[in-house]
Amino acid sequence: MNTRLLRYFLAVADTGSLTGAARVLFVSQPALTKQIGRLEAQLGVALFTRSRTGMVLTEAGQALARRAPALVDACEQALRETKSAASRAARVLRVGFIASAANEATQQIIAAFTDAQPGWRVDMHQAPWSDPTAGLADGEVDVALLRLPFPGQESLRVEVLLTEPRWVALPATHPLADRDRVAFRELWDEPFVAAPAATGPWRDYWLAADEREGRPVRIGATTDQPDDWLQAIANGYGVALAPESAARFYARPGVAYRPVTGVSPSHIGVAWPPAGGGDPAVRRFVRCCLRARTAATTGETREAGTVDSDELTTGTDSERNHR
Amino acid sequence: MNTRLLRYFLAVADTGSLTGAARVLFVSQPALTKQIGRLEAQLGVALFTRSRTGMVLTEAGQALARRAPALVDACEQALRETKSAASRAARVLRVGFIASAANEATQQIIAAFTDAQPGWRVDMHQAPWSDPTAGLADGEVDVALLRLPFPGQESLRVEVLLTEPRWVALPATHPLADRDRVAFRELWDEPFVAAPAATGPWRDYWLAADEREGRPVRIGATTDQPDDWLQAIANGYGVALAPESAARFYARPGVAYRPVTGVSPSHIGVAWPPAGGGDPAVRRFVRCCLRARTAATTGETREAGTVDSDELTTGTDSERNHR
DNA sequence: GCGCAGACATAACCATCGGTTATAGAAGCA
DNA sequence: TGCTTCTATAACCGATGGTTATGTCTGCGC
Repeated sequence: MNTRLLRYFLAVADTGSLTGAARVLFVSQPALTKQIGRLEAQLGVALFTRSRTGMVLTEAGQALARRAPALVDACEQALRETKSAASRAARVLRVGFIASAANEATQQIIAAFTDAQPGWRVDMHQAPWSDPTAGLADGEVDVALLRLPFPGQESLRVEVLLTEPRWVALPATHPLADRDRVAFRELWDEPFVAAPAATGPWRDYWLAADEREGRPVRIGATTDQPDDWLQAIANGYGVALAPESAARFYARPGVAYRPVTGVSPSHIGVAWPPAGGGDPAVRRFVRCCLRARTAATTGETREAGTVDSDELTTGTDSERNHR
Repeated sequence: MNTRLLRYFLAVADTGSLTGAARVLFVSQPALTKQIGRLEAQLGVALFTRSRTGMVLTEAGQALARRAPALVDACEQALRETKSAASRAARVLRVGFIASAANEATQQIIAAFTDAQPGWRVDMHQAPWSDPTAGLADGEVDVALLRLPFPGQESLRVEVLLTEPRWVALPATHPLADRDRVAFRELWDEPFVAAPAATGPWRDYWLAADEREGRPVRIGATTDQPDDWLQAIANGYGVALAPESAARFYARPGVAYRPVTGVSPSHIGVAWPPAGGGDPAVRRFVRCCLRARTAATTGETREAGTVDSDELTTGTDSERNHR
């Protein structure tokens, strides 16, 4: 028995159609036909009754459909645990992150962790936009530095570390690129460079879909990683919201970053699986993150008065913050 | 993920050796080497450390070894339930049996069941010796008529239906074939026709290994089904213990059945999975079995006085019982 | 020290599996 | 009738899972 077959089966059961399930699974319809046929042959049982309108579960199929999700989950959970045990045995903490991780605090967090946990190594795994949990959801990493909110956030432990305003990234030639600040409503009709559709709420968040007062979004391009994203913007395919820190971490000729008013700020958090709380290394890493937060926050609060006007003048943030 | 791989992995983990596990799994050692390698590659994790002396689990391997048995079981359980749901939906009760099932009571049981459960059909599945649970253990049947004791009996519900003495089946040319009765110790040095080694305690029971006072068993042949068994005995490869009813159900030229003293009797029982108690059809079938038991027992008790001497004269039992 | 035995790894080969594209059938619908 | 939309089938291809034969390393007995 094979979990792939079970996932195929569940997809067909859910969509009620081979053709539809094939689309969801990114395989061809004949492949699904064959695999479902094989599964039925293996079991010696008809799982679906075929009709022109689609595939409908038999009673046996319903029995399997009740069991299969738990099975698939249990398998994946076991594989996660195995990988996790391997990295723990090798004294490696796997940290997933998106784009610039926790910005300037990242170095500090990692340094604090390696101090606190001698003999351990940190493996940083950068994730594409298409995985907003940076591999945490599927157990590829033990802990992650993420942009909030992200899909699946409810089933993980999360602590907010940093908050920063969302700016807009524009083609340097864009008329708004000369402005000191941009009101979000001025961007409503602009084409946007978006994350892949599969990321759902995360994509919507970076399109600020909730803050458009119902105006539809124009998608100019879809990209899955920072370099593609910068390229798309520089090419003029569209604009995009980005954390203010992108101006420092992703400065690039042809791309301008400007403050935006009228959109909520972005949060960076540290996230870890509920079960990971038992792992001393994970706990220690989280503690290092929280210590960095207090440090950064007090720092930022102190700077806030002087920065606020500064930042709005644009341009030299990166020098100031890299001092 | 594939349960075959998990089973392979567990076999290697248990035996601590590829070569040994390959023997157990009836595959070649290179096949196992490749599969274990594939599993490790899929996980991106070393599960074993190789050494001259064999394979020893890494910490990751230990983590997987803890999880895997439950996974494999859960998968098999799900498949069992699916098949069971299919047969229930088709109003078919799958009944496994060994050799002559419940002897003359079988017909009566089935008739009573189909009366009590109108619209239902009974599918009888004869099993080879190599599966003393007649497919019950792996969910191929819903209920089974079995010879007791059998391996795995503890995890099933069992009710004894019939008890009959064990006789011996001999080549017709065997010196003891002329005797009215045989003492078991006279058979100690005879070669025996045995069930496959994989059946363990069941095979031992039919060799009466416990009643040899430590004398080793000589195995003349191993067979897996009634016809082979009869053939082996007729060919003179050995003798074998058999239920008295075999004289009626498996009478054959060249094979003689004689009563044996000094071995415990054989029991026939009805067995069903604990979960099957919830299935009305299974419950009904069991009830029919129990009703047949009381009928048969009273009948036998009444006949006992007249039969006892009769049976010891051998030979015509089959006529008498088929009247 | 030498050869042997035992255990894992590798090579070469073959059938089946899991996928593809192209196409056939059947049934609803304008 | 013809179009669309399902599922099923055919023909093909690379990867998988198995085989046998062989290599390589190591420990052991002499």
